[in-house]
Amino acid sequence: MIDKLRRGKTASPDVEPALQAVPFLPPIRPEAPLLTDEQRMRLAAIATRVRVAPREVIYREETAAASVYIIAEGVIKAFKDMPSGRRWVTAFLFPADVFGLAENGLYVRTSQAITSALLYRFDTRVLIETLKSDGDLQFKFLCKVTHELREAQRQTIAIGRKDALGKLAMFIRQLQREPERSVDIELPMTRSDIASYLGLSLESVSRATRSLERRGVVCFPNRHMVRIIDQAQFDRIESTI
Amino acid sequence: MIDKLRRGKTASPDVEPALQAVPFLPPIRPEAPLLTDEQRMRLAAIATRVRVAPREVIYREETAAASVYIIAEGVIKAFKDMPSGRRWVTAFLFPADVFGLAENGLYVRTSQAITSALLYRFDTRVLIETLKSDGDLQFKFLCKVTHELREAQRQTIAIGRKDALGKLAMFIRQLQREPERSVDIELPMTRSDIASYLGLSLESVSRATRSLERRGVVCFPNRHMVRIIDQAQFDRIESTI
DNA sequence: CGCTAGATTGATAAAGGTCAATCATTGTGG
DNA sequence: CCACAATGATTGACCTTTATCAATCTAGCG
Repeated sequence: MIDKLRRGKTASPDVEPALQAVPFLPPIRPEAPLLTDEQRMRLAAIATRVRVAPREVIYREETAAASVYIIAEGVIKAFKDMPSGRRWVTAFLFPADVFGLAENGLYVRTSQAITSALLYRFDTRVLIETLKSDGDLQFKFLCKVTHELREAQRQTIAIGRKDALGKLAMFIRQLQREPERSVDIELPMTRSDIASYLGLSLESVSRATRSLERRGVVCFPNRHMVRIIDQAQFDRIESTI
Repeated sequence: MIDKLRRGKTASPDVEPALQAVPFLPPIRPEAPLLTDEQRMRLAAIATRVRVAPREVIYREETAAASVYIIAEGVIKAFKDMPSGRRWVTAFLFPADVFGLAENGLYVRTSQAITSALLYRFDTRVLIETLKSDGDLQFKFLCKVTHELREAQRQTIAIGRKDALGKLAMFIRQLQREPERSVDIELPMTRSDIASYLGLSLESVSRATRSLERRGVVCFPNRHMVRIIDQAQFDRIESTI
């Protein structure tokens, strides 16, 4: 059984839905997965496994929300198109993340697959009833959504910074956390996606990546992979705010 | 019984805890409060009412998290002090908002009263057990936290803008939503708080407020009150992004 | 092999940050 | 009751940074 799914990596095909979150209170065993095997099976019983292709739109904003999703494999982006034509990427979603939580029966953002992805799809009403009838399971969801709330607020801090270099470093750092601070980090999204996520122009993201590269802080084996060369300098740029 | 507490206004002294959120699915009666009277009483039974003075710190970041709070009256700010000495205000909290949800047993931010406030304080462990044993009540909390997650993502959009005028307009608009789009909006926080919330310098906030005033979009009867004069122009500034 | 979406680079201009001085408001103590 | 202190807000001058516009380059892919 795989406890922690690797971000963006392929999971074993028989894995049940997982949720990743830091709980309210310290767990007895820190490495324990959020969901128990029994809870995963209960969720699996009411879920449909859906495979989506890269670029495939899972749902569009302002449409009727019938389903909630948990990611098993792959990376999804959630975005909102503004009246001006500008696109706002509000989140990148990874394995063990939940998405599709509606507001008044309507989806708030459009969600689209970046890589090929495997999703667990839940009928919203069925999921709600299941959660209401199982306080422990629902509590896991509560932890998960709270976790995402904190992540959203951390993102806000990254976006509120004005220096492009620091924004980018903070973004890379957010992707670096799983698994435990490896030096190689996948960037499945395009530079343009990163720009609309960080509130920068595409050109600024490009200049910031080159700048980090020229300073010897990181290198890019290819466009969708970044390797941290000088962690100390990286940390200094990221935390100087 | 007061269903929707007015933001920042004084509530009747006998009101039970309330939660304000837009649910996942459209409610049968749209005006219904999130919590039933019975649920409020159940929460009241395990809560302590606490009165805090303006500027009083309710808890500090990185300290052990013993309690969760729901606001009955008043306005609270949550912030994080950065190593550089810069202060980051991550949220302003109003009546019917929850705060103090810990991460691994530690508070993530410092929370401080802006106005005098009345809080319902819950022992975290007791609240968790209560929620686990009452699926419907817990679901209300899940809706609430999800609601706050969406709000945080909306805030992110406001902060990602680069024009100070638009940021400020979006901020005022967020405060305007309750009660239903009145022209008079209270700004209990200082300009400096607004600046650290929006990722602007204090001077930029000041220039933006004066600019809105000079254009005849709004006026400030006093420093903690803004009145919208030209809603159409206001909306145009706020939504031009 | 050329096409195309994505990425890089350069020049220019607009916008907000920073520093510094001043003004306003509130609250306190004589 | 008034004066003064302290905090908060405003305004101006200058400077740094990023957006924008435009041209060019690169990597996949049919």
